Amino acid sequence: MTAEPDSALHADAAHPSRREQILQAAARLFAERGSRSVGVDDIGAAVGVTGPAIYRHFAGKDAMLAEMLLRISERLLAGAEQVLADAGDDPAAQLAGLIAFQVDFALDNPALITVQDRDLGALAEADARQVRRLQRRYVEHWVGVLAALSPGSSTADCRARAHALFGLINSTPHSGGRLSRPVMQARLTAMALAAATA
Amino acid sequence: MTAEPDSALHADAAHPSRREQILQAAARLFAERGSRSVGVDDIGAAVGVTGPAIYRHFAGKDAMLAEMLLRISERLLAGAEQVLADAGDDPAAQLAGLIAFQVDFALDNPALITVQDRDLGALAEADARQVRRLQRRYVEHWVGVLAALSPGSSTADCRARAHALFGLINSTPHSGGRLSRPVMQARLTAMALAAATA
DNA sequence: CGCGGACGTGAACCGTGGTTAACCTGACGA
DNA sequence: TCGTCAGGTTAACCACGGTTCACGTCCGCG
Repeated sequence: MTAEPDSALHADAAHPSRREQILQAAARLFAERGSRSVGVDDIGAAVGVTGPAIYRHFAGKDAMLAEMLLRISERLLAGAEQVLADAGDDPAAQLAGLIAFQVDFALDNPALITVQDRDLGALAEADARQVRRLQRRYVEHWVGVLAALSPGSSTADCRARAHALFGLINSTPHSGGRLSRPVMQARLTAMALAAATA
Repeated sequence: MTAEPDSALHADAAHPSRREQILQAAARLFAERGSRSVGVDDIGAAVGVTGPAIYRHFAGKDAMLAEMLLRISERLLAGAEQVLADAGDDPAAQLAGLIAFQVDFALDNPALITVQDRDLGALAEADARQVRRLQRRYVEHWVGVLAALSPGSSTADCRARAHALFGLINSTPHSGGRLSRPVMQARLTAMALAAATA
């Protein structure tokens, strides 16, 4: 409580605004129990306020979930496009970049990974459609790279392979985390690379 | 209504009792929307009865979920032990057997796979503990085989690798299923083998 | 026959939880 | 100093959904 939240515009990592605190706490709780099992009172308590205080910052519980999932999808898509731009025209380098990016994201944000693929169905249809559109674009970037690396494969085949790689990399939240981060990072990267070129 | 997928719950596939019909319909609905989002009325409607009729067959909604998850865990564990017994003492053959078994199960029962790792948290603590015990024994069989194949690896490392392989193989429900079953089977098997020996 | 048990139904009960309402406070800026 | 506004609080409202109840029906079996 010592530091002033002063301007609430920036997402300062050291002193996040109350709104950001709520989103982060909600993400953690949603990941642990599922969005339907978490009450607004729980979310409020996690940041030291009562339940209804949430409504000063969000239109409702579903709006929180929608913003959460939209942000995740946007960050992933933007990250992938940045990676592809940086990697030049070499498909092998692009694949390595995408894998490294996804591994980093999954290790840094296990809760978001969990929520993203568990609670998409809890969104209103309009929001769900928009999230799926972003996810689809993200997947298609992977599909393009995989197709460039294996000209004989169909698009559907590449898509299945991409989903399998996501499953592999996103297994992090289930792995208990008894391994140090660099070791885990190396393991997942190696396995994903081996699986991708199988 | 013949030859339904996710038949692992059936005691009698030809003429499933009403009780089995309910379990199967519930599994499908739980996988689609999450157990908290599907009502007893929905489950009843899926088998042509009203909601309260469920209570002639189950103590309640949570009892249905508990039985569902217990059966899945038991079936997986029994299958793994059968595979290991059949494969003899060759770790490579054992790994191939485990992978083939998990791939088959995931392709045959996508709904059960989804429910198992999404709705475990919705169980009462006593039931959850029992399911986790079974799951742990299943995982440990994989860990043992992986450890035998790579003597330099720690147990924690082998466990992380096992979870990554599960994530890869269990990606099936997310892959839309636009690929024929034998093609998908071959793809997942090849990727899992490559990732396991990375 | 007629009785009992298996199986269903519609109506009612009621706890849970999202949302709203009414009110309070402390920090400014004019 | 006062008005305003951001941000909280408690109490109340209300819909939803799991569960129970009282009752009906269809059989198989003595």
